[in-house]
Amino acid sequence: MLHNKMNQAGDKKFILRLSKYKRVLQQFKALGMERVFSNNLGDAIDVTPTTVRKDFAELNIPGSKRGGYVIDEVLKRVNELLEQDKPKKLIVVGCGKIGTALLMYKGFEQDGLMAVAGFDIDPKKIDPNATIPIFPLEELKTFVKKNNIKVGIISVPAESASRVLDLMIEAGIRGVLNFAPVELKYTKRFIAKNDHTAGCIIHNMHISPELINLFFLVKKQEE
Amino acid sequence: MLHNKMNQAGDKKFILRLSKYKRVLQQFKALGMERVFSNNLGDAIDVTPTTVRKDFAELNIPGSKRGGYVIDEVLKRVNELLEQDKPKKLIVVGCGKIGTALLMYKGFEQDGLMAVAGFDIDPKKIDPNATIPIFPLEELKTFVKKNNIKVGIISVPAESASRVLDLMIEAGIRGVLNFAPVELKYTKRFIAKNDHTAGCIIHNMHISPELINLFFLVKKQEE
DNA sequence: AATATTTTGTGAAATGTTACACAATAAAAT
DNA sequence: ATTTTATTGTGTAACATTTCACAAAATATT
Ligand SMILES: NC(=O)c1ccc[n+]([C@@H]2O[C@H](COP(=O)([O-])OP(=O)(O)OC[C@H]3O[C@@H](n4cnc5c(N)ncnc54)[C@H](O)[C@@H]3O)[C@@H](O)[C@H]2O)c1
Ligand SMILES: NC(=O)c1ccc[n+]([C@@H]2O[C@H](COP(=O)([O-])OP(=O)(O)OC[C@H]3O[C@@H](n4cnc5c(N)ncnc54)[C@H](O)[C@@H]3O)[C@@H](O)[C@H]2O)c1
Repeated sequence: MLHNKMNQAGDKKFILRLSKYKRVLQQFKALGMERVFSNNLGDAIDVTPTTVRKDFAELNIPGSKRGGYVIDEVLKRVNELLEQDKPKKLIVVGCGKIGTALLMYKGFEQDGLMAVAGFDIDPKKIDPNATIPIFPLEELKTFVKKNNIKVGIISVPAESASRVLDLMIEAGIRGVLNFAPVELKYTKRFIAKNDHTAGCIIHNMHISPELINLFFLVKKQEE
Repeated sequence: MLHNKMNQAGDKKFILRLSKYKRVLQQFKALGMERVFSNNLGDAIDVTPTTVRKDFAELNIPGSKRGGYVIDEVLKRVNELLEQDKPKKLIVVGCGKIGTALLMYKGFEQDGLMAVAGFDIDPKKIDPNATIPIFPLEELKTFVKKNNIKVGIISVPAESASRVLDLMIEAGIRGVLNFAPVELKYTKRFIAKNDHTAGCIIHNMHISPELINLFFLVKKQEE
């Protein structure tokens, strides 16, 4: 289906761009547009037009030499690849400030995402009857297996993150977005005996380093 | 000071790694360690030992051939470069769910960061007497100039993001971390007449695309 | 119908990043 | 003292990604 781009890591950046194209194209479409040029799109997601064309070539999306790309065609192909049609169910472990913000985030829907449950160890946080229920951590495994959840967010304090990750993987989670300020990664340590567990992909979302980076760059630009 | 690494963009990834080294080294130090090896550090922040050594070479941090690197020396040099000593003051514009989580985030302190004020247009959010005060948006410019703030977070709805960015830049903000699901970027449009405004560096933190990416990778791994 | 213009599509070059491989050497062991 | 071992430091290679440059083709203009 996809050739060279799809290497070991699955080419994170490429997929990231696809989901950005998608969002922008939906907006363009809502504005009544039917076609786009690589430079419009490039401007919108901040890459060069060549990158856009290369990406589309990768996806076998044909453009016409002076009419650009048909938005619907691109969206169709992108959705196909991202399987954006079915809602992508995810859970949130650690329903504190940032966990709750994510759990309740209205914007997920537009991106085909759906937070279906939260988990916490603090009894005060538990609320199984809320629109998006919050369960005690003990029920994680059952819930994940029963509902066939594959992706989850970690928003617990740093010191619990690694332990929570183990639990999640054991429960069957295969993709994790981590907000705790530790570099989580998948290791096989805990599946010594019964190794039918597949790997788990972990992406770390670190906010402080991003800010520190900004301060650095700003400083540098000033000098 | 730094040579080749410091190209146009200031090498985002390199600086990102530095702030991760810092965090990990602080932890190691707290554990009583005095020295580290490139492979320990590499494991901790998930890069190869070679990358660590190359980074340290870049910073002129000497290691000893069998004793590794002295943690204090590394920290000193890293802090020097990041100017990590003085607290980095930032503001948050848009004090909704995610904005408030950030504004109140305790963890910033450990990273030398300090959220000093929030801004919002909703009168209900305003609270100038809180520990971390929230002011009406109109006061942004005065506050930023008076307190010499250079970095800010955008956590307003997507449709306001671009407008808010303009305001922030006009006020004097030079670095922005954007959580709204639009690809913000610096353009000169609004400084047509009076062009003493320096540029503004904008980093976009997009959560949905990261999750979509995870779903994609998980799916791909399963097949 | 002829010409000019715009935009795609892509090979090749440039750039940037990470990893390999190994000599140099400091520390430890014998 | 000598040998072994572990680890840094780095030139080079491998890989990945982005950009350049331009031919090809579709549309627009004259
Ligand atoms: N708040 C922010 O803006 C922000 C920014 C960057 C990073 N982070 C990181 O995100 C994480 C959460 O931050 P927060 O501000 O929401 O903290 P918080 O204290 O508000 O929330 C943490 C939640 O996790 C729960 N919890 C603790 N241990 C748990 C466990 N083992 N299993 C399940 N739940 C558990 C707690 O009961 C609490 O509800 C932290 O690691 C923090 O460093 C937060
Ligand atoms: N909540 C999440 O987990 C999450 C996740 C990803 C992205 N985001 C994005 O972050 C942004 C904020 O999300 P949220 O969930 O906190 O929304 P929210 O509605 O809770 O908060 C938005 C806040 O911005 C304020 N605001 C609106 N216009 C403003 C303006 N012009 N100037 C100043 N303040 C203004 C509102 O009064 C409100 O307090 C949105 O763009 C959202 O898409 C949120």
